[in-house]
Amino acid sequence: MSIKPLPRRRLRYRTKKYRSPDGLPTDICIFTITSKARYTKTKSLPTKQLSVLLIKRISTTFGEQWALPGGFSKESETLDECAYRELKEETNIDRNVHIEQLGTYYKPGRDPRGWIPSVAYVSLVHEDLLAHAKADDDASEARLFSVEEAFELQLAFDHREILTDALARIREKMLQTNIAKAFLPDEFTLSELLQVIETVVPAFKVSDRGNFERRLLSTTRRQGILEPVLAADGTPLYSTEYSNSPAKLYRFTDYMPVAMIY
Amino acid sequence: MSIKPLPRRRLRYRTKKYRSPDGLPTDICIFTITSKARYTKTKSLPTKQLSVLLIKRISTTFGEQWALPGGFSKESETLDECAYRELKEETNIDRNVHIEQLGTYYKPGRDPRGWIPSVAYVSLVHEDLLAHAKADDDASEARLFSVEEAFELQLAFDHREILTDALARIREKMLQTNIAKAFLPDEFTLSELLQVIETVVPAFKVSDRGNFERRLLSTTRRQGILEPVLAADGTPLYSTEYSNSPAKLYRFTDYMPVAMIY
DNA sequence: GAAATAGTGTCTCTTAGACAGTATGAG
DNA sequence: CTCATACTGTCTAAGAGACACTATTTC
Repeated sequence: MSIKPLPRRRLRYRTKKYRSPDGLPTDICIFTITSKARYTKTKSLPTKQLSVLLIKRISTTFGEQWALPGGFSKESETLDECAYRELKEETNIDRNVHIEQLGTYYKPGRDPRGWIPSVAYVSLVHEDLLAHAKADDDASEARLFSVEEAFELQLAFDHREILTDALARIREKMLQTNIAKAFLPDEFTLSELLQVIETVVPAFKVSDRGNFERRLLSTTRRQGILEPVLAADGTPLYSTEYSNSPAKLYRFTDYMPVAMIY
Repeated sequence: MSIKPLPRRRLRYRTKKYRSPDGLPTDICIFTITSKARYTKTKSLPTKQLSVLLIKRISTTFGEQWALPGGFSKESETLDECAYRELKEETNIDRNVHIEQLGTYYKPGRDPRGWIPSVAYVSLVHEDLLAHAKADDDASEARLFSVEEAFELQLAFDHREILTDALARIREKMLQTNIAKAFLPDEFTLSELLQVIETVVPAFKVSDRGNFERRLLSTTRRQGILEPVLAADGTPLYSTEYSNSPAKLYRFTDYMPVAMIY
C-alpha cells in the first residue's frame, strides 16, 4: 500500500498548546527463508537465505525508495490487528503466523510528513506462504531481498535502523526460543532445523552434525524440545526428500527450556 | 504527574476521514529491590523484595486508582527521552539507569479519554537512587509496592497487563543478561548477586551456594562474566558488610555469553 | 559454642566436542 | 564407486550437583 497524504490540519495545530501525533502507523519486517535447489549429483539440501520483504515507495521528496511495508493504524483496531492487516495486504496471508511487536520508533524529523512514530513489527513466515504475495493490491511493487541486499539499499525513513533491530531480535530469539518452527514445515529433519538456525544466525557453528543431534535429543535439559513423528503403528517416520539415507522426522513440542547465563 | 485533560478537538475530528491518536504517552514500570535488615544474632543478608513504583491517580470516572507513572510524549523528543523525563519527574533520578522499551499498548477503549495508545517502558533502579523519590512535583502520591501487592490493586487502564509483561520481561532478562547489575552496587559479593537473581526470579533455585560460585567463576563459557575487585597491590578486596567471614568482591565485566537452548 | 556467612574437597553422573566409522540408495 | 546425507561408537575433558567439611568473627 502507498502511504496516503495526511489531512491539512497539522499546520493549524502547530501553535496550539496540545499537539498529538499525526498518525501511528505500523511497519512490519516480514522475514522468510528462501530455498534454492543445489543440483548436485545426489539429493541434497537446498541453499537457504534469510530474506525480507520490501516495497517500492514513490516519495515526492525522495523519489523511488524501498521501505518496509506498513500503514496507519485505526482507532478501532489494536496494533497487532493492524500489523496482521498489513501482513495480509502485502502477502495475502490470512492465518496465524509468527508476528511480534519489535518496538516503537520516533525521533523528531523521522518522517517529513509530520509527527509520525511507527510501531515496528517482526513477522516470520514460511516461504511457501509467500507464493502469491502481492499479486493483487495497488500498483506498488513488492520484492524479497536477502538481508545483505536489503542493507545495501537506501531505505526510507529509519527503516534501516528498524531492520537492524529486527534482525538482532530474531537472531537472539532463534537461539533462545523455538521460533525456528516459523521457518520449518510441521515435520522436519534435524538437518533442516540446523540449516534454519545457521541461516538466521551465521555465527552459530556446529562442527559436527552428529553432536548437534545427540545434544538436542539426549541431553536432559533439552529432552522434549522435539519429538519424533510416529506412524499409526508407533514406528518413526522418515523422509528421503533431501537425501537417499532416510532421515527421521521431528516436530516441536510445547516444551522449551529457559536459556540462561548463570 | 497527573495526566492533563486533552484539548477539545477530539470531537471536532470524529467525523473527518483521517483521525490521529489523541496523544502518545509513555508509561514506565520502575522496578527496584528494597532491602530490610534482618536483626539476627550475627551479621546477615537483608531480606529483599522486588518492588514497583505506582502513583495515585484521581480519575473523574474511577475515583482513586493506582497507576504506572507516565505522561504524554512531545513532538520534539524521542520516546526514550520522554521515558527518561518521566523517570526524572517521579524519582529525581538524573543519571544513566537501565531503561528499555517494553512495547506499545493499544486496544479500542483502553483509555476512556480517547484514542490513546501507550508506549510502556521498564526501568530498573537501585534502591538507593529512590531515596528522594517524589519529594517535589505535584500533589499526586507515589509509593513503592511489592509486585505481589501491586497485583492485588485495581490498576488504571491496562496497567495490570503492562505490569505482567514487564515482570515477564525482567525475569527473562535477569537470567539471560547481566541486568542484575542494575540492582547491585558496582562491587558486590556472590551472595548479593544470587539474592538479586532469586528475588526477581523466585523459580531460580540453587541448592548449593558453593556450586553456584564454582559454576559462575570456573566454567569456561561463563569465565569472565565477573571479575574480582583488586586492590592497588593486586590482592582481592573483601567485604564484611553482611558476614563476619570476609566475602570476595566482584564486578560485572562487559562480557556476556549468549544463552541458548540448542 | 552457636549463628550466619564464605568458602573448599571430593565423588558421581552428565555433557561437550573431537574423531572415526558405517549406512543408504541414486547416478 | 562416488556423492550427499544420516546416523552410531568411542574417547577425553569439562561441567553439574550432591554432600561433607573448614573458616571467620561476634555474641
